[in-house]
Amino acid sequence: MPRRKLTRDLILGAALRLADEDGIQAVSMRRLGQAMSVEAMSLYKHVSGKEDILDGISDLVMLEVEVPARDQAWRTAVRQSAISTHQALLRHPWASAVLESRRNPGPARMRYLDAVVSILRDAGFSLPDVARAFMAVDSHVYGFTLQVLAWPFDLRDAPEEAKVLADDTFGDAFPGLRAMAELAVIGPGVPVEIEFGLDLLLDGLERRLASGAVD
Amino acid sequence: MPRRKLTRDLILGAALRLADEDGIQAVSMRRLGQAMSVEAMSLYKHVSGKEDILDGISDLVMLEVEVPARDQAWRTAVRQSAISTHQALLRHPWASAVLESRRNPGPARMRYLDAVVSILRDAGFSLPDVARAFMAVDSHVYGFTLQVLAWPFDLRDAPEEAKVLADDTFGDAFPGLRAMAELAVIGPGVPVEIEFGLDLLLDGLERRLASGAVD
DNA sequence: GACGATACAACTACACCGTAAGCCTGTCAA
DNA sequence: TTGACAGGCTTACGGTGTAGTTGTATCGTC
Repeated sequence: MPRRKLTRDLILGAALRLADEDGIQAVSMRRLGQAMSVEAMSLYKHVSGKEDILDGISDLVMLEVEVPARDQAWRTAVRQSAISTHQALLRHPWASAVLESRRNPGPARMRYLDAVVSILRDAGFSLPDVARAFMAVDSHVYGFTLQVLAWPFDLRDAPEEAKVLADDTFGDAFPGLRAMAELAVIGPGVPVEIEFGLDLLLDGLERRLASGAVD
Repeated sequence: MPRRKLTRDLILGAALRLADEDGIQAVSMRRLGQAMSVEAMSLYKHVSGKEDILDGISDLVMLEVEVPARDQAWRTAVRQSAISTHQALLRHPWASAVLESRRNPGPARMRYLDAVVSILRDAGFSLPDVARAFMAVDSHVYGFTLQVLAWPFDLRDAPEEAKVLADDTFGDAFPGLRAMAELAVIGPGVPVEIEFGLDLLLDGLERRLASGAVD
């Protein structure tokens, strides 16, 4: 029987799979150990604790977002990487919440942050504006993704069922909301894509850059 | 000794206080019971479980945001209530994370949602655009607040200490990031306010409304 | 005032959680 | 062959949410 069954990478890989398949609440030391045919406490030889694991798998997700090349136009670069982040977060529905609760960005996230910041600097944004722009775009990506994931209507359900759900939820007390819910559910799908708000932000940033605003 | 020590409202109030004072992780049935001089299981007569409590205190927070009057200009109304939401979330640092993970909005949130939706409808936005606008603004508020709360640098620390922290965190590997961190920490405070991204979004929405874009 | 109904708090118990401390054993260098 | 040690195992502790059951204070009725 081979001795080295465990590695930090193996553990993180298994944890990521577990989170994707059974949800983040399934990632417990015991269950993770079980998935690797090992006792829970054995994991502690390779990992400092559960926090470490959460940090690790979060960064694995961030590893999936494309880091923009430095010579790209800033608008394309920011737009592209924002969308890429959004998609990575959608692939791992647990990740947005975990990432936002983590205080220390891992190496993959740092690499990404640094790339975007550099591109914005090169484009001529002031340092404060880089901070603002980044914060605004990132807020939109995380907030939007979280909201999409928390959306109470499962779009894969039958439209009929969904209409009833909207009715039940909003009743007659909130007519505006009900109309919106029905639109979102019954129509050709949610007409809300992340690009909408993202482009509003990028438009604004572009105008700000052109107008040469200073702080 | 009076018998009715417990009420749903009393429980939610105590839970809210507990969350504010000792953090959301302190809100456990046992500890909450202890705070009310009652056994944990007694709470279940008035509350269906912990989920119910989290839903309840989240909605208490939403109760704090000002609901815009229907006759206000849409831009003022949206801007005002977004900022008000942001401030309410800052007063209860645990709330953003909890709210975003909750699937069923409570009555207070519904009331707020409905008010904003109605105002946007009245202003002439199409139904899909209302959905998009709302999603964009809300995403920004939640995402921004979450990021501010997760900001690793405690701004109340001494600037000197903070500079060292920034150095340690980013080293020489991420020069752009370090510059940003130092700016954020050492300068006259973070130059990033929620109004920046918010106004970019509102500008964009205003132009979209003026141009009479249709779907 | 007495009594039965009812509401509600307490208790016990179960299955989980993260992890500290110590043990045991397979592996490998000397 | 021996000894060190890396690394997986065991046990234990204090926590979690909550199902099920038991005890009791209060109230409506007579």
